[in-house]
Amino acid sequence: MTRSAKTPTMIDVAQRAGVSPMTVSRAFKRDASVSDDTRRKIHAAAEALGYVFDSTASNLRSQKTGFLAVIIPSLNNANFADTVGAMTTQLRDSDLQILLGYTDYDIEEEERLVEQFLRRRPEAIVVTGGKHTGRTRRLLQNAGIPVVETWDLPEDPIDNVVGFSNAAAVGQMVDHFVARGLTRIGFIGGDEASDTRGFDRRRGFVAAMRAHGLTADRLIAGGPPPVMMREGAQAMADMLTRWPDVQAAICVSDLSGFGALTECQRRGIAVPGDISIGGFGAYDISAQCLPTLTTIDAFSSEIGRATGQLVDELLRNPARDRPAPQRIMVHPRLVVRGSG
Amino acid sequence: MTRSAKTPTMIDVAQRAGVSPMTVSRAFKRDASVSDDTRRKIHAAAEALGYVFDSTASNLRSQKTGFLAVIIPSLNNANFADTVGAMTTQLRDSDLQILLGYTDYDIEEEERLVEQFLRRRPEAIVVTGGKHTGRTRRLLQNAGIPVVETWDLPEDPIDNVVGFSNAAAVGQMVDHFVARGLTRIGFIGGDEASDTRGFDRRRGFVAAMRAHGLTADRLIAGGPPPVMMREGAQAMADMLTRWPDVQAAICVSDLSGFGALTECQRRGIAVPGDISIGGFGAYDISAQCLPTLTTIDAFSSEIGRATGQLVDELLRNPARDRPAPQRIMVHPRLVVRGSG
DNA sequence: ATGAAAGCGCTAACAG
DNA sequence: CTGTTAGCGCTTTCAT
Repeated sequence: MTRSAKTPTMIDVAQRAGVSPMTVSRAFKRDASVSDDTRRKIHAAAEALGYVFDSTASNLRSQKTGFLAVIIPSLNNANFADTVGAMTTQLRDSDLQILLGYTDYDIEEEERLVEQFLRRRPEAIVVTGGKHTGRTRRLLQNAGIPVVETWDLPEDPIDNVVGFSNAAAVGQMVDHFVARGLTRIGFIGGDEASDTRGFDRRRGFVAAMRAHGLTADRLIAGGPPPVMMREGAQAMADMLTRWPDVQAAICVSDLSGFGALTECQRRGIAVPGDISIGGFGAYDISAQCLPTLTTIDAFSSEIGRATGQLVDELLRNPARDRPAPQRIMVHPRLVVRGSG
Repeated sequence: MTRSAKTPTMIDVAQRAGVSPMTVSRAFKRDASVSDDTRRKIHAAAEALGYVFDSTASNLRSQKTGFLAVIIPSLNNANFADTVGAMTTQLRDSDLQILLGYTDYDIEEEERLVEQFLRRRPEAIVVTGGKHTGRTRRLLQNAGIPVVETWDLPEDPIDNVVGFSNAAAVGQMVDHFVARGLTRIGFIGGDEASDTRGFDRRRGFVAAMRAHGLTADRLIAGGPPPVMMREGAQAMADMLTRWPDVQAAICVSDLSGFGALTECQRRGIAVPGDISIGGFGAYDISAQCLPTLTTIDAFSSEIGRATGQLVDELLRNPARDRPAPQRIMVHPRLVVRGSG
């Protein structure tokens, strides 16, 4: 093999198999019409040469990349991981590959990512949340591909939506605690600025409390997102200092909820005897800790599955005759457990 | 705009800016030599047309994709998320984009992913662990790009390695418990088959116990990976049934360790009074739970940072004169906390 | 600092 | 079922 320096191309495979490059191309597609015999011969030649199909050329010529761009706030978050996992599963038989990026809860970083990703010519793009920079909106609107906003219900969606109302979900939990006779209820969240879902949960808390005629001023801001276990513990400490009479704490996530729980335990405060605690997200830990944590299951996987299905359907139609933007609702469910 | 149907190309931008396409191309590169005035004019034209640079064409012509393929076992794992996060940070100023995939701890799935990813012509590829299918090894060896195996110290590396000995790390913890006078120590892990790092940790446990002249037969297999909180709790229940005299349990991860801890607490078994527990990975929860969990910090972030740096250095040199494969060691550290 | 020509490796479109 | 021709949108290379 004198030409061993260069990576082999379809032409090399074609020569070796004694067919035209076009036939080799067909042999590497699923549905294309090539005789079984020819296909075998071609694959043998490819294997012998160590040929690896070159998507970059295919992408350019066919104007299809097979990329689905997906942007989430954080890699290290079981909820978003579940969403992406379910999306992957749902898309297993389509030939889309996920191009995953994360923003660290920063919409400027989201803008950078969206711009980078669009250069790769994905066939659709999935973003988390409904709040974006103006430039991000413009880029997405003009991209000419399906866009899906998830984990939220934006008032003015860019295109499709698969989500739920974070505010309403927390409302369910307020109702639950109130039904149990608790009135002095606080909320533990992050700084409102960048984590819009966290902010919506806080809004929902305030709205629901007011609807019950209760004061909604027991609010602790635990710093920039993500508010994790440590921040939840610190926030609970602050809560107990400022409002020693608090009867229940609703936390922006199960992680902060668990932190709050441990802080109570360190102080000998009984949960749920002295204080009830609620979380958000149905993370593993909420089912495992002692006591188990009352939470809201937002059905992260269902969001991913529905998004995958929607994308798949949209891409079956040519861009011309795609249906009107969809708005798919997921319905979070309160899961009452040991913590109140 | 009569041609609004089509996505604008560099030619459109060039016409509008009154320059040649080549100049537009240069204006979109960082270092290229274009006069400030021309560059401004071109960017204005691009913005006006809604032009978005097309990487697919650039990739083909320049034979560079800017992709770094990264394969991890699971998205939903804080350790791997930290590694990827640190890698991203380290590579921020290079112009590499991570193409992330996960295998669900299945080396057959890894093979599928490697093959898919290589078609995208990444400039380097990072995999987790040192055990692969034969075909995966062959594909990686012939890919003609730098390969990095991480989170392990394979005996026969494919190319570069950034990792540590999982066995030796667990040995440290055995030594620690033995130094505290404990002798009846058990190990909680997963089924050995697919999670090779978990298997290595178990091997390390057995070897270290034997080195101390202790029996190493208190082994619980908690099912296929990942062994999470629930499985850890179940495994501890099994352990207590089969070996009620056990003095310490070393768990394959902090998640299973936390599960084991809660199981003890549900049964009124004092930790560390009656039984000591150790985890692995320095997950957030190990620092937050009550008691805090003794663990091993494998420095996930450092693995990512070092890998990113290595890839960056390797890609600076043309393929011809790259240095010999590197073997970079990370040194896990025992973190003694409240659980024993 | 800018331009002209050629072509990266594959596949759409058409032909047979 | 298989082949031919042309070209996707950029960038390499060589000029100027």
